[in-house]
Amino acid sequence: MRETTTVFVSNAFIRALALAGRGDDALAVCCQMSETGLSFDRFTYTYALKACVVGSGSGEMKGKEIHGSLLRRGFERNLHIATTLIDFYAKFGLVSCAGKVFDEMPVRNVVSWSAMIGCLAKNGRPFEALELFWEMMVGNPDEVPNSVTMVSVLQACAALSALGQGKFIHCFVVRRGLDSILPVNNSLVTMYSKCGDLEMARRVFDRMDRRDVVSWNSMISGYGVHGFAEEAIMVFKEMINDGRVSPNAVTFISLLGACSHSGLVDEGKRLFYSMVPEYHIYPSSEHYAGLVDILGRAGRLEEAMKVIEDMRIEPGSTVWGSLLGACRIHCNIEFAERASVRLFELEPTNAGNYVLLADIYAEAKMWEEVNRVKKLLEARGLQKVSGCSWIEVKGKIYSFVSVDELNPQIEQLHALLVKFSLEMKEKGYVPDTKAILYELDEVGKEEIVLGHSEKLAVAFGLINSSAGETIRITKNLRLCQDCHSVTKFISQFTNREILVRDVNRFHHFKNGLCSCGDYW
DNA sequence: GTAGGGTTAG
Repeated sequence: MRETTTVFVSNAFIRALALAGRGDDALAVCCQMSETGLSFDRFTYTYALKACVVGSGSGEMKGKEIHGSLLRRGFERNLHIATTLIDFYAKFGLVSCAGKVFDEMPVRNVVSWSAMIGCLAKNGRPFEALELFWEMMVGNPDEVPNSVTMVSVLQACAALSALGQGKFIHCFVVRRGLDSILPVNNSLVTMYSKCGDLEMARRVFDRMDRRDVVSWNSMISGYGVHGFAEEAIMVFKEMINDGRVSPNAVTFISLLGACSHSGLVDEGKRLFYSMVPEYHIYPSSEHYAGLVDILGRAGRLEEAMKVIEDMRIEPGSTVWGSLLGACRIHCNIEFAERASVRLFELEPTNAGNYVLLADIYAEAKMWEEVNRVKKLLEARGLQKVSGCSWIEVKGKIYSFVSVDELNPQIEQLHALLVKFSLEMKEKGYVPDTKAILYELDEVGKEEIVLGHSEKLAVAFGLINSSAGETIRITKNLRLCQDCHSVTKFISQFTNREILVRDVNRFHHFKNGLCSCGDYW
């Protein structure tokens, strides 16, 4: 056979295996090609890179080797290959490698731009994703963004809680006639719900002429994170009655999350135990984590532990993480230690677990243990993730870190917060400084909690918005106890609605109360 | 004769 024919056949084989999810087998065929002296062509490279993504283990290393090989043969400038490379690096979270390929491309089109925007959006760099989108729009009038581009851009807006930008993109989507495309609408539902506008999410959802399982799941999880478990379950029932789409594993993860945020213990248990008999969906570690979360938050730690012990699969880090989170709420040392032992084995570099355990010890005033955990954290070269909050004002994002000395408005924000603090103390408020894990006098600790990023963002929101406008804030961590009570007070004192999205859920503060019912 | 980017959860 001629070599071109042989390469063609091998390509087809590699492609088929990669498409079937058998990346390792596909790569084995690649190796055979090399051994028999057949050289890759431009098609082989794209299929081989795809195989690295769907393979089991060493895909990252194999892909880098493939990159080296195609580089030596001058294929990196090929549009399709470069785009595939960007996507390969994106899937392994190697943003700077993807960026390097993108920057060095001699020619780009809408697909390569979208691949890079998607890479940033999915790897925790939503701000840069939007920047790149605008660069594409402004600097490259010939490249018209399409529905795929819009999905990634909407994802970035959702991650940032950038409602203003999201609405702008929504208008753009309508003007371009992309509003009948299913994934675009699904992304709109998620964008509006993550930006805190649940009504608009529902409106988009209701107007969709076709819905797939992602549409339903998006709406269910939207209600769930906003603390409306009953509505989430109603949407689920609508989905079942409609009958055109079957629920999947994600549906139940969303439902269990919804029950957990609202404290619906019995309903959550009922849903969990209906999965296999009614829907033939076998619970994964994430589902067990959901159930453990529901029971744990409700203070039923023994029952949660029993669920873990009786699991039919090996409990993953999410399960132990749920238990540890519950131990923090209910200050249970014994189970916290059991969960930590497993978590430190399963994910030794997750700083959050060490911090949670230290918080639990601190709450119990077990300072020696607090120091022991802190030393462990340091010994492993890890750092506590620092708190960060942000707010969108007139389409621009303003972000704050705790005790934000570099912020130009810090004096003004601080003065406003001190004023609130004094008023609150007259009404019996005592600052909650338990979250501070190092020794400091009480005055110093109060100063620090008053400088928490979330409070700075609230103060900024109050100064830069008009009465009647809802203040929308996003935070990268769980809301601390003190910020929660202070925000409740501010909502009453200023007669303003404040919406805070923390890392897990939304809190609607109004008239001195929070929608989470102080249960989060 | 074969090619590239997309939505839900955690």
